[in-house]
Formats: sequence, structure tokens, C-alpha cells
Amino acid sequence: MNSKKPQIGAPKNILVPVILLHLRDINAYGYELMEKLTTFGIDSVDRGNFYRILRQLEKDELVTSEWNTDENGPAKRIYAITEEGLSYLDLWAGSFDEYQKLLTNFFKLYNPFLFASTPANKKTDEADDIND
Amino acid sequence: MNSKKPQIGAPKNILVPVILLHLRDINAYGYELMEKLTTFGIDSVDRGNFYRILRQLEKDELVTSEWNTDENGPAKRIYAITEEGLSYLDLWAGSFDEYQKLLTNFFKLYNPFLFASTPANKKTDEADDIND
DNA sequence: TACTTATAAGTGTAATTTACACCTATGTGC
DNA sequence: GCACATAGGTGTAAATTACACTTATAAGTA
Repeated sequence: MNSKKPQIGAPKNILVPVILLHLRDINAYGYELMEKLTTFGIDSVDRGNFYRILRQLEKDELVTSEWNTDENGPAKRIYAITEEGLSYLDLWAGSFDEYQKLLTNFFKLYNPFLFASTPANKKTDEADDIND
Repeated sequence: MNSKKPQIGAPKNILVPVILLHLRDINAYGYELMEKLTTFGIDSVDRGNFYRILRQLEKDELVTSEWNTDENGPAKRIYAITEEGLSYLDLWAGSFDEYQKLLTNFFKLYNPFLFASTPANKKTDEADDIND
């Protein structure tokens, strides 16, 4: 198990919903998506596995793709989300909602005074943005 | 990959910090901890792997254990957190803080109106134009 | 006594996921 | 004709997870 240091960084399975979320707004190709993710808060993605995830999403019919050779440089595989992908994204949103509650529970136990009822307590310390 | 349904349920690596968090408050044995976790919001743990995680945590010197044969029933292996375990827990707390921000980013994109500045917006409708 | 149930702590191992290294190809600038 | 940035991949060992199964103690009960 090697529990010496925590996965500083998100569980990798977060990649799938975040990809779908971005594709809901704009059609995009893999390379582009990876760049967007780093600005989203996900630092460092394994490029190789990222492309594999995209191809798998296509196999599962959550996205579709087609080659774009119009622009300069190497051809890009442009992805678009499907109806199925959209409802799959909604499932994830529900799951993340649960997970947020879990994290709130964690911090309630970890640092109970952050959740104290009097606003005075909250003002005394920095991290009062934890619970939102 | 089989992306057909999301891991409705937490990433398993959350188990380690949650175990440590509980052990910070009370010394406990595996079976007991598993019951606590279900009330904590983690539904269904793999008992076998749970015990394996505990033994691994001990190998990593994040917890210590000793048998308790005083009480009725099978002997219990009582765990206690170490100093190292405590600081490891703190590392996790930082990591979760990051992850919470990521989830907030997710929902900002997923359902932006939840984060609208005017309270009036929140009141008007539930989610009409978001998904269609 | 033998059998069932609840508690407590595990083992074995296949399947899945992740990490890490490496490969192919196109176009631009030097 | 070579380096470099972009774009999309493969191969595979290591780690993790899921699922089935095992051992053992004590209490209750037929």
C-alpha cells in the first residue's frame, strides 16, 4: 500500500466527469482538454492514459470524435459529448455531491471549531471557507 | 475502464485518513471502526481489505496495535494512532482542502447559477435552462 | 451435545486502474 | 536536415480494488 504520502492530487477517476463537463460547453481535442484541466485545478495528467480514457469514453458512447485536418500541425481528434454522456455527467454530479458531504464530515471531526455556531469563532481563523 | 457507472461512493483511499481521524479520538478495533465509518457516510467497506489496510498502516508506523482478550467474544486488535500518524492525517487534511476546491470548481461549471451573486437568482427557479 | 448466529480478524487472487517509459507523425524555424 | 512544439498514441509493471472464501470465539437454543 505504501501509505507514506497521500495522493496529493485528485483521484484519477475525477478525470472522466471533468472531461465530460468541458465537452458539454465546447467540442475539443485531447491535447486542448489536458491544458484546460491544468487551469481547472488538476495538476499533471498522464498524457498517455488521458488519450486512452478518451478512446474508452468513445467506446462507451459517452462521446463521439472525428478527425480535423484543416488546421496547421498534426491532425486533431475532436470530441463531442453525447446525450448518454450528458446523463452520465449528471450521475457524477450526484456522486460528487455525496462526496462533498463526506469531506464536510471529515472537517467537522478534524477541526470542529470551524463549524462552531457563533460567527465570532469563525472570524478568528483563516480557513472559514472550508465548509462552502 | 467500463465507465458505465460512476463510483457512487468515495474513492477507497479516503479510508486511510478517515481511520486515522477516528483513531485520533478513540482507540478502536477494526470491526468497531468499520461500523463507525458507515455512520460517517461511507457505505459498505470490504472487510477483508479493511483489515489489510490496518495492518499496512501498522507496518508504516502510523498506528500501533495490541490484542485485547479481556472482553467477551473473539480477541480484538486495538489500534492507536502514532505521532507519525497524526502528522500524516494533517497531510491528508491539506489534500482534502485542495480536493474540495476542485469540487467547487466542478459545480461552478456544472451549475453556475448556484454561484450567482444576486440571491434573487437563486430563488427564481431550480434548474430550467441548465440541461436543455 | 450439536447446530446456528454474531462477532472479530483475516487470506487468496482475478480484474481493474495507475504510473512510467517509450513511440509515431506533422509542420515550423533555423 | 535537424531540433522543437504539437498531437495522439502503445506497452507493461506496479498498485489497488472487488469478490469469494477461511479461521476462531462465545452465546443462544433445539
